[in-house]
Amino acid sequence: MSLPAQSISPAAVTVHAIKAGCAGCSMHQLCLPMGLDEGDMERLDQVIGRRRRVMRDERLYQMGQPFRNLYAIRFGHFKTYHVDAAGDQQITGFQMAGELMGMDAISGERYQCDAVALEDCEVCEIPFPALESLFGEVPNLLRHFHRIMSQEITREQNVMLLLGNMRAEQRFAVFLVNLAARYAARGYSSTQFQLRMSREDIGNYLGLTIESISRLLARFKKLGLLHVEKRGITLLDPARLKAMAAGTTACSPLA
Amino acid sequence: MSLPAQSISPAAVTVHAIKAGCAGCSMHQLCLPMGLDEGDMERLDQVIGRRRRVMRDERLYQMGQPFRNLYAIRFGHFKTYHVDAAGDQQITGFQMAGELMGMDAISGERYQCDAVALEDCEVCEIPFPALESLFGEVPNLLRHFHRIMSQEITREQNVMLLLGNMRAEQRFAVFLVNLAARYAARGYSSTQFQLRMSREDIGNYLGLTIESISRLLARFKKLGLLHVEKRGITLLDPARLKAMAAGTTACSPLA
DNA sequence: CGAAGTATTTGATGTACATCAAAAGTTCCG
DNA sequence: CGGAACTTTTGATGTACATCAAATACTTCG
Repeated sequence: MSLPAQSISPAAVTVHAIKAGCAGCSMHQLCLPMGLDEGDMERLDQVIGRRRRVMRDERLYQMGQPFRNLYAIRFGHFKTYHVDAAGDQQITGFQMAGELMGMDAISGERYQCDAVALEDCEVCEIPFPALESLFGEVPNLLRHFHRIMSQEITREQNVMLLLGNMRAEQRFAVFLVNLAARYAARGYSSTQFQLRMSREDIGNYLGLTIESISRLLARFKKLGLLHVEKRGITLLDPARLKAMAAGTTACSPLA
Repeated sequence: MSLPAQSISPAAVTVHAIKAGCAGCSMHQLCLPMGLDEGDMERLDQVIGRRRRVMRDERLYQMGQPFRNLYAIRFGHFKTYHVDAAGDQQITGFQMAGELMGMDAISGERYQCDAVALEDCEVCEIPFPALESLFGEVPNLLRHFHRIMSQEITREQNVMLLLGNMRAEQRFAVFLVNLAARYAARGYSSTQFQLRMSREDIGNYLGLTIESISRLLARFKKLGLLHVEKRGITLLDPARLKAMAAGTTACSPLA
């Protein structure tokens, strides 16, 4: 059975592309082009719009705005969140390089959530109508696009699992293991990384309070699972963390 | 701002098709064909596979099975659920006539959850490769398919909102208002309907226990919001229920 | 640098909902 | 029909996590 880490985790495909690729190369190396040949690649390039820088805390798009583009992240991290009628937000995901944002806007032709940069970022605009017109000509591109959307559905189902069934400790373990896997897939260390989001954002995403996150970090530290230095995380016992994420281990009794 | 009810709710498009259509007509009237002309319709028909009856409690597909078909529900209700490593399930949705199941299986080429009939149902198998091959020829079909997938992403985001942010009372109100809206869209009463799923299933879906659901029903009854008769529900004050679902009303203080 | 603002930690207390338990109501089938 | 097996309700108790509160970092920038 797959670990929650893997299932919540992102586009394996994206990931392949990145692994195979380089850091500074043009956008088409990232999200969409799995298995395209040279010619197709070129056509995709012509469709992909301008690059755009997004500063920390800047909003890439906002709920209700008319949908024109998908956005592929070139570098940097984003968060996306919904705001409900009562005004409180729920973060629906954290996105990193190579991932695609805005797919929830296709159906209503308006963005359904806000996307905010957690640090200075660069994205590629992908005008959706142009992309659509390419689908007829490049079946591989279409197939890959469907995989990405499907994967997003699966990711969200796994978050539902997390929010509906898991206790705080397991949620947080899943979160960390998932991050680790995504960094590993990108060629970064899976045991040492910086949290790009605040404790508050983590809490919001996991359906917990900032205080709970803080206490969980303290607990995990005491259990020898990790080392924390501000937003820097070092995973000291990934195996045990994975076991916690999988729900294999019972909840640590106070410890 | 849209009510949670609307946002969690299903394919508006599906719904249009159903509204415009009839009950006993062939599958192509249901999920996919929004805005197709006669000729396209015929082509779609040739792609759509056999009908299949699914008895109550029977599994339509199971996690891990190789993905071959999407399924469009002709009549009856389904539930879909994930099972995690520890063995407990999380219901990810309840599906009804006109809705499409299996989109989460596209990316991994295996079904990511189980689909079980809540009553005797009939579905249409839609072999995905055949559907894919049609996309190139019928752009409207493709566009509509993207809308449906996108809508599923949005629906799930709204469940995340529900599980992450809302208290029990609001969750349950959202659940009822959402059901009401979906029945209304299908031409059924939005104030009187049968719950097709057990209290336990509702609880599981909403991240609550069966006891909590039972108490919520009792509470809502006492508040004059609804009438319950076994699984039959009559909404007596839809407006107030919607307000609760939207989070406009504060939590009822014991009452 | 140093003050003001923000993010994080830590502790004390509260509560919404879970869990446990048992009764009452339904459905299933021989 | 009638008893077994579920399902649902209702009540008593427990607990994981929220909330409140205040101290301690860390960051920002005049």
